[in-house]
Amino acid sequence: MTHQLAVLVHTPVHSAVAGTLSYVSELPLTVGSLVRVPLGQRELLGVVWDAPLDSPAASFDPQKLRPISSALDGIAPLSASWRQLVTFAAHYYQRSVGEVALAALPPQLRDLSTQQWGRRLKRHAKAGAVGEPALVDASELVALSPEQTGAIAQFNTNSGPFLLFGATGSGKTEVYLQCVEQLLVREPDAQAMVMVPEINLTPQLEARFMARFAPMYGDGAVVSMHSGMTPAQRLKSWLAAHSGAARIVLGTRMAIFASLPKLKLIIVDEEHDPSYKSGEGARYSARDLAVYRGRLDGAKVMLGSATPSLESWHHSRPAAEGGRYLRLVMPSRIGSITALPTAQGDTTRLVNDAAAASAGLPVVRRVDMNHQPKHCVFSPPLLAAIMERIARGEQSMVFLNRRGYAPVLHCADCDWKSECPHCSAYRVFHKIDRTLRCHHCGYAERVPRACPACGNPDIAPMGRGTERLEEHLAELLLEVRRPNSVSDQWPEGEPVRIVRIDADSTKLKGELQAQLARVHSGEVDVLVGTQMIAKGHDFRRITLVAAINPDNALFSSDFRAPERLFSLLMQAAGRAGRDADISGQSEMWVQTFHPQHPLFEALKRHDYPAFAAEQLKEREQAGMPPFSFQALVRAEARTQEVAQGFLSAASAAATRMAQADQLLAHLTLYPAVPMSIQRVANVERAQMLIESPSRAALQRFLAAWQVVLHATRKQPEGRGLLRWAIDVDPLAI
DNA sequence: AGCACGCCGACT
DNA sequence: GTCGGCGTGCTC
Repeated sequence: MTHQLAVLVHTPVHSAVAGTLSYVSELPLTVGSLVRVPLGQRELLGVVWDAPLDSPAASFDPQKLRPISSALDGIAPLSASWRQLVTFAAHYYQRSVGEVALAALPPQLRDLSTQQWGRRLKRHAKAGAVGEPALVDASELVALSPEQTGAIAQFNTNSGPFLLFGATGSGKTEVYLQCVEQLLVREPDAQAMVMVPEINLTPQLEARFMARFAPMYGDGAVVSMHSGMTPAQRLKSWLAAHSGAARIVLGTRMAIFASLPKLKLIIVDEEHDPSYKSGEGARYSARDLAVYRGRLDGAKVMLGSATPSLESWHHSRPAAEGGRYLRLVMPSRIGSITALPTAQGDTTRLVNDAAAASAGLPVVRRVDMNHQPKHCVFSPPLLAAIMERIARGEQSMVFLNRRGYAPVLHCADCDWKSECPHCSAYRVFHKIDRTLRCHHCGYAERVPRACPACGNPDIAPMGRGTERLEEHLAELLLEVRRPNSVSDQWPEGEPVRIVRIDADSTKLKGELQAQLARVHSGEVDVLVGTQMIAKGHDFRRITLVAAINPDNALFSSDFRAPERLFSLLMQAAGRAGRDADISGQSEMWVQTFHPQHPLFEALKRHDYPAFAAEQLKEREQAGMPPFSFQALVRAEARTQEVAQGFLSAASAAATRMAQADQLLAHLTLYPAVPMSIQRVANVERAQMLIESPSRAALQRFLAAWQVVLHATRKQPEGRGLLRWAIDVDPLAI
């Protein structure tokens, strides 16, 4: 008796083999089983699916069906809810189900041959069953703040989703730990997932969860999932989660697709972080999928941030106004002199410096650069403040969101600039290795001795990046000496020590940890860096944080730029003085030509709610997210004409679709335009925005239009097109 | 997406 | 004479 199976393999949306493929098998196989199947000359990993998806499968001659090669036994079938998650994500982000499903599985599962898999199974069986959970009472008493206690109590008595709105240092991680702990104690087989935006942040989170839970549940109870792991590690973690042996899964956005049969809690830390949005393949938002998955699996979802995304903030407005998330508020830093009253709506406003200091938050100082010496990088008062910190044996952090020495090299004689020959961007001058490097395509050359255009030897850097900032600061502090008795460890009377941390200084493995260790040990007086240092890492001794030049984002064409800037500055401010005994005196400095800008006004008061309210008002008036829904179609070709022509043709064809009137009634299709960086690595890029006040209308349109886009590619207008892709809910426009 | 087959330029 | 460019077509 042979059984016919619908099998999902890794194939793109419109490649004649989209949807499921049909195979035959001697044995009946449960839906969700993993199999290996022949496809053409290859053998691929596949997942047995419920029913044939809408595909040409129906028309395929049943006599020609090939048998599956093998089934991966010893591995439980993927659950219905996992399959539903994958199906939803594929539809929502306009990709094929096969692509999303197979990309969600660990790569080694795809690569291992049947024999290798068999060997691995045997090895694993021999390793034997995991021991019983030790009955250790590890519930060491952690003193919780009243705010933490309140948040946990609300979490326990409501179903969520929750938005944990907690200031940096208010103890969000402890809340996560408590919620996870209570869940695991209450339900002996429940699993929890905790997501962080970046790989860099997983080690410290892992350490914290290991310390708390390994004594109770064993080392194997906590696993990580991120792209920095080896294929073997990834497979191991995935299997542990899939079998239920792992109780806690920590990971980056990819973890949202992990198979966790007993998932009961999903925590998304720093939920506003753009890293949760995938930039390739299915451009999914792991944060948004977390909310969907929570509903699907009956798991509670908690999003946490000190500066939530405006989307999540809007969703957490009072239920009476239509909010769907429950907002949990923790405005004060742990160990601050007085905790602020919580709850009662948005009572998180700090009216003055005294209030900020009492909540343990740094005082924000704006330096009006209009009243400072022309072209100075460090205003005299900021420099004085840094020197004061050095004299006191405290650390400062200087923050500039631009790496390299100078963003462009310039010839004053002929106006030559260091343009990248392959991109519409300037190559950045890196003094350290004397190169001009394009940050978009990676093209690098030695710095020319003279202007390549006119021979003038006097070419000069324009603007500044972290390298130059570090150099400049070193010159300014040349005469300064470290005070006596800073610490026993580091000699007195020595020159000031500056360390720079950015993507360039931490390229080598382990270098970031090493440099952070130098800061923690007190060896370093001033830390210079990009946004890398603003995120996550705890610096206990820093009492001054300075943003050198944050004004660019105030007037960006990207409507989300202010949101990102505010979040970044709040996070940077959060680096200052996390130790309770010094937090009262710590300061956040902002150098700006627009000190009265509402963004900085709100920052000064640590008043995210006020900032969010104003931004949301603007967005509502302009009909922008979260009051509308967007999708972007991007096209790449050798020439801008082809890229734009393809989009224009597809746009025109949309009006000729069946039910066009109905679909287009609630939509705005904007004209195709070049992307802000028009050319990268000699490829011209264009994009087109589609907007609708209705998410459902946008979805219906995209599903129908996708067919048109594929057809357009076959038309003369699609000639020469290299790639195109739909980005639903894009973050950058 | 892979991977084949297939037809035109610069190298051993 | 071959190696190799990427255009077109097929995969249950």
